[in-house]
Amino acid sequence: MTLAELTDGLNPEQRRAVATLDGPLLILAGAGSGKTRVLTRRIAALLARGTVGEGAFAPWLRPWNILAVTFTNKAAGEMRHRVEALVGESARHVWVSTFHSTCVRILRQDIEPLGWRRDFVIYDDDDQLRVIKAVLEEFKISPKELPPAAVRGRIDRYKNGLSAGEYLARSDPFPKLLASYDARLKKANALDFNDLINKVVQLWTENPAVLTRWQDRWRYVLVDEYQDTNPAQYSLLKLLAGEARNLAVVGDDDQSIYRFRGADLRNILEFEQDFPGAAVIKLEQNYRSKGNILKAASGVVRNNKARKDKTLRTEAEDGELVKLLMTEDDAAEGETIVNTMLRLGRNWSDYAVIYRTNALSRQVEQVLTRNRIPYTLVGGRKFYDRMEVKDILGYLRLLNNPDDDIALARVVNVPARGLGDKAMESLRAEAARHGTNLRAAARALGGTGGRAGNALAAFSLLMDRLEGVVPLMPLSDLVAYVATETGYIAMLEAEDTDEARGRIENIRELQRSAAAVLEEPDDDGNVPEPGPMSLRYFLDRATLSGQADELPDEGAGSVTLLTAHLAKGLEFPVVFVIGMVEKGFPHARAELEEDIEEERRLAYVAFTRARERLFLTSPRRRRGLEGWYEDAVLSRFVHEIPEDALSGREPGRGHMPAWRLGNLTPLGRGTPAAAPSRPGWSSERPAPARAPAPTRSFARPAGLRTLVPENLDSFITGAEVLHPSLGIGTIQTRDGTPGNPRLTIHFAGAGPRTVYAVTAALELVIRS
DNA sequence: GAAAAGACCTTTTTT
DNA sequence: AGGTCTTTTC
Repeated sequence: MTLAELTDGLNPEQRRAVATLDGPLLILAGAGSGKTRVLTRRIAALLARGTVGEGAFAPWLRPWNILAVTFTNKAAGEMRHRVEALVGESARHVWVSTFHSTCVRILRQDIEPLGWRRDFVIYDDDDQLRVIKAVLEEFKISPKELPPAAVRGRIDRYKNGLSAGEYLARSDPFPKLLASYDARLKKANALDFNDLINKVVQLWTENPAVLTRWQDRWRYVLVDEYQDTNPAQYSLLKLLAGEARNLAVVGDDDQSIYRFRGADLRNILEFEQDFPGAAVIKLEQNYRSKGNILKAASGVVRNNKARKDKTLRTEAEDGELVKLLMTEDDAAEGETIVNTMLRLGRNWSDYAVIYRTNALSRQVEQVLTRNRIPYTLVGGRKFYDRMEVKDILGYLRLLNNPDDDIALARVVNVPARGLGDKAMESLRAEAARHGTNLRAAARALGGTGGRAGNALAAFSLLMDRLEGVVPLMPLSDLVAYVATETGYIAMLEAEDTDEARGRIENIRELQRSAAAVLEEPDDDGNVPEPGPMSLRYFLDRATLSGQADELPDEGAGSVTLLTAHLAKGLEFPVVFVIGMVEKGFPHARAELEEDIEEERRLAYVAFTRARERLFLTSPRRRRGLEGWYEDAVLSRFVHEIPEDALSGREPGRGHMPAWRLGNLTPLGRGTPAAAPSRPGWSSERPAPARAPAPTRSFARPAGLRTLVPENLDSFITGAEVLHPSLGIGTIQTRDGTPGNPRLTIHFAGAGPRTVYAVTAALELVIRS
């Protein structure tokens, strides 16, 4: 294929991006500007230039000299696929992969100078937590005063190079915790996610000869989603690019949404300083969305300060206005969405529902289920995170690496083998005494007789037997063999519940994905042989697979539900963004100006997923932290949408209700103040159109007026309340703490009961 | 040692 | 409200 053919049908900027092959290049690609198209054609253009004849390549630009890095396996797979479709066979040798997989590949070959063995294992965040818990125990710090998740956050920040300015108090235990954490990983021959990147940087920095070898292999480097790179990834790219500087990065500063994970916007904003003489190309022509959608999204993101100036333009017509749908409460958002979908009457797969936090998916799911609308929930609990899958993988990990103490601790008593805390304690003591791993300790104690001794002997024998089988079996058979021989399947069968049957099914699914490993070539085109190699390859994949990798197939015929983060890079004809309220989107934890700007970029990403129609929903009130309703305030991002692109917003006001619950306090003593009568408020919410809400077992008396106070102080002695299942009652006593009052209530139907106001979902009855 | 009941914490986003 | 981890009970 010639360059002319490859740039056919592209606009001038795209053409330039495809044809600029040497030296540093920054492509600023706005949402929907044909970024992937440009990237794939650019790879094809490199291949074309390196081809000197049928299957013959110039020695300075062979297919395997090209590296393309993405953030998700899904994106990598798609790009590989598209390049292959474009140029055929020779694309197979181009290395298209994620940052993490690429680093695993490098380290599998070259990690030894750093003191790890080449068969190292990768610890995911769950493993991290287990290690941290052990560390905290070592230093006698209770997880209450120092939550393991907080330690993990700090370790991650440190490893991402973000904690340089962090104040270290003299008494701060963090350095010793980190040291112990790292020592434990090293002992288990393990690396965590951040190590994968950092160790490559360290390796290359300390061993220039190794770096030169990789620079020689990858002479042309392309990076997708460059705005999401963190400092470690930046260092890695800078090293790899070396003096040749054939580094092309594609990104959009307006779509940088991974600051919390260490992404540094400066990487893209300062690319030109970092690589002097870099060519910069802006792709500002949007081919995805109708005009009004673009107007809305641009209007929002324009309010950010930290951004490169740019304006997306489109030749598409304006289309329908972006529509704001106000609903009574968050439960009604789902109903409204479904009604709108039914009214539009399109294919289910045309619709996507996008939300800020995973928790919001639930209510939408409920309504979809009730209406028998097929949907696919992306993310949430990913497949490899499921307990039974992790258990079986735990056995496989232990077979792969006897030093993996975390894996042993996970599986040693699943199914139950009489090896509880006591046994684990002596196991750890034995291991510490001889400086061995738990696996060896189990073998040693297995000869000592006694209850635990016999159980350990049996476990050791089992593991020995499984180990012997590893080289003999194809991977999928091994998975099945492990699941059966360990008694895991029998344990689930004995449970005889739907849940257990589902778990068995998941293990079968794991087996199927293991079978696929044997058919699928890896990045270098090799199909792994049965035995330890394929096992390790399989475990790597299981650990590195992410949530974005399990997107629904196009033809699935179902509505897609996903977070704004997972939606990046995708597009749908009709998009609903739900929960457009302050403290929801933007999220409550976004306080700093930089945080808000990131939220704004996230909103921009969410909006620009839509091709034809964009709906925003916003509840007037929503459930607060403990089941309480609180007033919701329309998201500032909705206010930032230009008025001529939006319909549904009442001019002049937000959507604050005419009277606010907050005005009720302070209440007089004795009986609750009478609330202004106002139909359509909490008491007269229309019942759901179809099935009655299953949670409420008490039939609410018709015409009863209640309100949900935002303040627990409203529940005073003598007040009349409505409980969701116990009905109407009067508060007799109130004690407990001010923040967590305990009430005894005399219910008309159920008699006296004691409840905590925080959790009981009580409403105040209003008698006027 | 395992099942049942209870405290407790959670919710930001993820390779 | 709901799930997870911890404590209690058999």
